[in-house]
Amino acid sequence: MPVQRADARRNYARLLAVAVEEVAAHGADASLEQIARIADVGSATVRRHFPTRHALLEAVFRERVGGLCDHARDLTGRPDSRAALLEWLGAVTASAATIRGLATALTRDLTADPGAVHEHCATAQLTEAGDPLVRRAAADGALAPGVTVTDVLTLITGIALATEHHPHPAAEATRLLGLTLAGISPGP
Amino acid sequence: MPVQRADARRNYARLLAVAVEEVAAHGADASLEQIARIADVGSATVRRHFPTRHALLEAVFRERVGGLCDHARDLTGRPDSRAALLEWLGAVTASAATIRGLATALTRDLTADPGAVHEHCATAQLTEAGDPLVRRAAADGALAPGVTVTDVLTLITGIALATEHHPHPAAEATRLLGLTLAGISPGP
DNA sequence: TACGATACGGAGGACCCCGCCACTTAGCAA
DNA sequence: TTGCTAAGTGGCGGGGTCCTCCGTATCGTA
Repeated sequence: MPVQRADARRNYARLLAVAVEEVAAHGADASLEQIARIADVGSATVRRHFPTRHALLEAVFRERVGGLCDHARDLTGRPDSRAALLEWLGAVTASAATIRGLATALTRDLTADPGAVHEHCATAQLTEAGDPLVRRAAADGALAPGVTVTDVLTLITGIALATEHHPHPAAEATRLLGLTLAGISPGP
Repeated sequence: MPVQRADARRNYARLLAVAVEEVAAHGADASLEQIARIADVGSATVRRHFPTRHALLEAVFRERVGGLCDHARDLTGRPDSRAALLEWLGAVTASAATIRGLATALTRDLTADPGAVHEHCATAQLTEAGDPLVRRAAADGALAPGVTVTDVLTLITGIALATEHHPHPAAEATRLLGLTLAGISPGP
């Protein structure tokens, strides 16, 4: 396809900026109509740039997710593989618990049928970026056997979802992450 | 207030039966309008019996939640407090992961402002019923220090939410519960 | 400048939640 | 049995969202 027209690019940028604010304010089910209104754009234009709500969320969180991925890559060199992993998981948890809608968006694409999941979807990116950290920690015996990146990401999004309406989501989520890491009932 | 009129009771029963099916089919955000239509009742009648969506979910899950509470009470006598707790947590997880909308309903009232939370809301019931099990296990040293009933319930609902769209929710949720209990990275 | 493809916005349909209000009907009392 | 009364009901209208279609304005180029 040929390059996008200038006005289209302009509108996209405006929409994305508005979407970021609206999602921050109202979470994953912010009104698309409202976003169109604020951006002073027809509602059809929103749908044109973001065919699904999920596509919009994906775009909204792209930067943040990218940041988390970079963080993971920065950590792969660390000597202490366990500490590196824990730091990353802490960062992911803090983001998921703080940024409204992010956890919802992540669960939604953990759910989507595997065929439709694109390489560049948020979960796929996080999975790919976090995989080395997890593997290395596992190899060093710092992880329970059988635990995958997907497992830890699922648990983290779960924690974020369950603490979404807590007075202090980030603090609570971090505490629960700690419990999950250490084990609630480590056994005999 | 005087006793409910007979037709009101009839309508309530019909509505509840329909609601159970609709929620099972469409999850926590089944259409109230649709429920009214199927029950052959005006939409205002639905709202009269269930002022909020949450009230309806509460009613829909009452039996199930009651069952889980009974289960907890049955287990309090068990000699092995850890095994008792684990059995109960397994049961709660299975229910939360299997019954559509239940996990959502539970998070919603973990969230609600404490003033509005009634004694008989689902979370409160589960908390109360599970508390003895948790305390006993904690006293026997079978639980990490500082873990409360609320913590385990929050983690379980989180797991249920995050696995809601998985091909085999119950199996996956149970597996993740296992990881959470044992600890993902039990440390040195 | 003129043209064709691209992108736009608004209208309209379908659905939903919600509050209001006039009407029906169950249940009590005479 | 017959009224009476208030609890209970249903439908309508308003406001909101999502989504699709189609005529039109705009951009980029020939």
